[in-house]
Amino acid sequence: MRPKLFLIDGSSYLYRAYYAIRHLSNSKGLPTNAIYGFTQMLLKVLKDHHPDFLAVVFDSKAPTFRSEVFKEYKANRPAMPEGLIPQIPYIKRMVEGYRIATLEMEGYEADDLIGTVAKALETEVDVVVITGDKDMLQLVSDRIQIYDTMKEKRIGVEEVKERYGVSPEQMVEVMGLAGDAIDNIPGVPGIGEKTAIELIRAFGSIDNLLAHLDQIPQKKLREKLEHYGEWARLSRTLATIRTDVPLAFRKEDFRRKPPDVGQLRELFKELEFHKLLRELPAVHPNDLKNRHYHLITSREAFLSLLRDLESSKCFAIDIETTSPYPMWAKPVGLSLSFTPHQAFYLPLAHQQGEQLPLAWALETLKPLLEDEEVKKVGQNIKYDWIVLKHHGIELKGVFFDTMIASYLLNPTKHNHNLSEMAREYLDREMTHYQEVTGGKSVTFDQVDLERARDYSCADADVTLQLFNLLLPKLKGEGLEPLFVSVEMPLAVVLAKMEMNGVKIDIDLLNDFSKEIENQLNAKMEKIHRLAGEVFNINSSQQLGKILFEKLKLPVIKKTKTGFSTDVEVLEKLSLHHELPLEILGYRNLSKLKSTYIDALPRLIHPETGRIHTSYNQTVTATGRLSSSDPNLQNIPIRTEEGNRIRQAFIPEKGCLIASADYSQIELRILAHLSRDEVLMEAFHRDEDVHRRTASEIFGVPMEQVTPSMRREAKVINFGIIYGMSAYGLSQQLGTEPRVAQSYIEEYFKKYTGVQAYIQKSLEEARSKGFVTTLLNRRRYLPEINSPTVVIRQASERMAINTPLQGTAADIIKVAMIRIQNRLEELHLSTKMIMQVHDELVFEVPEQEVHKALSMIQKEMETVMELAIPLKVSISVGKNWAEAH
DNA sequence: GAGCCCGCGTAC
DNA sequence: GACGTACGCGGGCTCG
Repeated sequence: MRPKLFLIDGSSYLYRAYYAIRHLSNSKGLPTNAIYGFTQMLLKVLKDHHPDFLAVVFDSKAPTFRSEVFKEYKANRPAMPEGLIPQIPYIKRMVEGYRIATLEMEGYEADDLIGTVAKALETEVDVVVITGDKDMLQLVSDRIQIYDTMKEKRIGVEEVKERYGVSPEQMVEVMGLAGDAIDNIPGVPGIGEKTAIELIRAFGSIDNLLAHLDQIPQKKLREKLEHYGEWARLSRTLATIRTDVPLAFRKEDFRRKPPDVGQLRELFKELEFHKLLRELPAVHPNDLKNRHYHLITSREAFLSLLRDLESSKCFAIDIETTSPYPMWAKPVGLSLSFTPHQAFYLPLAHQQGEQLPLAWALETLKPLLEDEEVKKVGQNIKYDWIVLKHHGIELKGVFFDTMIASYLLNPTKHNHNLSEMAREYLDREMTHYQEVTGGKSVTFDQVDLERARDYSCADADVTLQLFNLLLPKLKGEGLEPLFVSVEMPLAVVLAKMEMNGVKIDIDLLNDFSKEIENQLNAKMEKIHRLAGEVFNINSSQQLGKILFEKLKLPVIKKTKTGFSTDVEVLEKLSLHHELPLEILGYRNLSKLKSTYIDALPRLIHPETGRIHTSYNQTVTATGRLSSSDPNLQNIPIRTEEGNRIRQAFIPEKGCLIASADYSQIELRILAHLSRDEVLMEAFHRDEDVHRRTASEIFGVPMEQVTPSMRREAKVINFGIIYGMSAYGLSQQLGTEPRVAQSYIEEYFKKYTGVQAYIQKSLEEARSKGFVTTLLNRRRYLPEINSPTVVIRQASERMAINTPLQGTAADIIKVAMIRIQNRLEELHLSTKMIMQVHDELVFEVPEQEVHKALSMIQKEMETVMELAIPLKVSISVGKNWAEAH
C-alpha cells in the first residue's frame, strides 16, 4: 500500500461550505457557517480516509498570471459575499490548529499549486484532490484521483472517459473550445460542451482540429472555428492547470501531525462550537501516546533536524543545565520544538549515554541560533540567552517569551512558570524538575537520557503550544505593542546587563566586615549586661520577653505573634530605658553585615571577578523590574555605613562609574497624566517641586518656605503618589489625623487637576476592573468594588499608585533599550550595569565619558514626548558612592 | 535538614 | 486597619 496524500482545494470549499450551511453566528455577531462547514468537511476527510499526508491549498489574494494573459479572466465573478470575508482568518486558524499544512502563493491559484504538488509527488504517493471544481479533472492519472466530498465519489481515469468520452489530458482541449462561463473563459462562441467533446474525440486536440478544418462538413461550425481559432488556443492556456509553479516543498512538509488541542479549544470557545469543543479531547493532553519526543544522538538525525528547524522559521528552545544561575550554568542538553506535541532532545554533557560531542554540536547549531530570520520562542529566554552567550553563541531572533506574555496578561499572578501555565491553558500536568533529578544534590547531567528527553521535550513542546495560545491573547488585550516593542527587546538588554555585572572591591568589604564585627561584639556585651542575661538579640521573640516581661517596659503595639519590637517601638521605649537604643544600633549594623557586607563577596563570579545580579521582568504588580541574587536595588544610601558599602561598587581599571537618574519622575508623570496646571507650571519652570507644594498649601511665597515646611510638603507629595489617607499621612508627619486631613484638603484645593485625575482613575478602575499605564500595561484590581472598606481602600490606593509607578517603569525600560542600541551603534565600550527603578548605572571608559554621558542624558530625557519635560541628572565618580 | 512564614529593614 | 512596589536576613515553626 502506497501512502496517501490528500490535497484540499480550500478556496473552492470556502464557498461550498458558506452556501451549504444555513446562517450561523456566535454571540458577538461573527458569522460562522463557513467555518463550521469547512471544519466538518475536514474532520470527515480525516475520519474516513486517514491520509498520511495532507495540505489545504488557497488561492492567491493578488491577481494571478491568468489575468495578465487575459484581463477579462474571472472578470464577471461576483465579489466575495460579505458574510464570508471575516470567516477566512478563522478557517486558516482552524486548519493551523489541526496542524495541517497550508499552501498559498502570490500570483497562483490553488489549482496550480495542487497541480504542481500532485504531479511532483505522484511517483511516491497516491494523490487525492478534494475539490468541487471540474477544471481539476485534467490532473487525473493512474495515481491522481479527484474526490468530491459532497457527492462522496472518486473520479479516476476510467470515470473521466466514461463521463466525457475523452482522456483527462484532453479535458483542457474540450474547455478550450467550450469555454467556462464561471471563470469567464471565452472558448469558441456557439460551441458548447457537447460539440467540443465530439470534436476532440474526432480530432484529439485543438491544434489538430484547426489544421484539418476542411474535414468539417457543417459550414457554420467551420466558419466559427476559422474565426475563433486563436480564442480556443488562449482559452486552453487559461484552463490549463500549471504543474511547474516555483514552489519549494518536500513530501515531509505535509505529513499528518497531531492536532494542537489547546489552540483548537480556544478557537472553538470563541466561535461557540460547543459540539466540536466536546469532541475535542479525543486526544487527551496528558496522554503520552499523543507525544512524539525524540532523542537525537546521531549526526545524521541532528543534521536532518537542523534542516527542519531552518525551514520551520520559528521554534521553541529550552536548555538544560547544571545551575539555576545562568552565569554559573553549564549546558547539559537542549530541546527544540517546531510542531506541537513533537520535540527533540539533544543530550550534550550527560555523564552517561551515547551523545554528540558538546563543542561540535554547539558549533553546528551556532548559525541557526544566530540567524535573525529564524524566530526563537522560549520560557524565560533571558536565561537561555545568557547560557548560550557564555558559551560563545549570541542568540538572535528572540521573538517570544511565554513567561513575559503571561506576565503582561496578568502581572499580579504569583507564578509564571511552565507548570502553572500548562495547567491553566493546556489542562496538562507537567513533571517537576525535582522529580526528574530525584533530589536537590543531583544535577541534570546525572539524569539518564530517556528521562531527560521526556522532561526537556515537554518543556519545549509546552512552550511552543503556549506561544500559539498566548500571542492571540496579547493581541486581543492590546498588549502586543508593549510586548513587541518594549518587553521582548528589554529581555535581551537585561541579559547583556546581567552579563556585564559590576565589579566589587572585596578587600574594602572584608575590612569593613571585621570592623563591624568588632563593633557588634562590643554592643552585644553591653546589651547582655543591660538585659542582665545572655540572649539572642536577633530573635524578636526573645527580645520581646526581655523588654516587656523582664524589664516591664510599656507595650506600644503587638504583632500577630507577640510583641512588636520595630524601630518605632524601640524609639519610644528609649525614653524609658537605655537598652532599646543599643538594640537599634546593634540591629542596624547586624543588618548591614549579614545582608550586604558579608553577602556580596560570596556572589562574585570566579571567571569575571564581578557580581551578576538577576533582573526579574515578571515579578512586580506595576511593571517595575526587581533584582535578586543579590538585590542591587536596596543597597543602603542614606547612612554613613551605606555610603561605605556603595564605595565597594567600583569600575574596571581605566573606567569610571556614572549614575543617571530621573528627577521626580513619578510627580512629573502625575503632572502629565492629570494635566494639572500648577504642577505642570512647576516642572516647566524647573522649580523645586516640594518647595512649590509647600508654598501652595501653607499659602506663603516660595522664598518664605522654611525647611520644615518643605519637609512636610515632600511627605505630602509622596503621599499623593501612594494614594494616601489622612491617617497614613498623620503617622508619617507625626501629627494629628485632623491636621493631616486639613493639609490634604488644602492640597486638592490648589491642585484641582490632580484631584479630578484621581477621581477619574478611580471611576475607570471601578467600571473596568483594571488600571493601565501610558504604554497600556494593565493591572487588574478585582477588589476595587469590595463591600469591605479596608479591602476596597487598599485597591483604591493601588489604582492611584500603579499608573504612576508603572508609567515610570515604562519610560525607563524604553530608555534602556534605546541606550543599549545607541551604545552598540556608536561602538562605545560603555556598559550599562545596574537599574534602580529611576536610576541607571554605567561603567564608562575615561576617554568615553563625555560622548557616552551626553548620549545617555539625551536618550533618557527625550524618550517620550510628555506634557512636561523629563529631567535627568548625571554624575560620575570612582565608585557608586561618589557617582551620586 | 528542607521549606515556609514572620518580623524586620533596606531601596525607589 | 490605616502609604505604593520590591528582596532577603535570622529566628522559629512544621514536616518527614
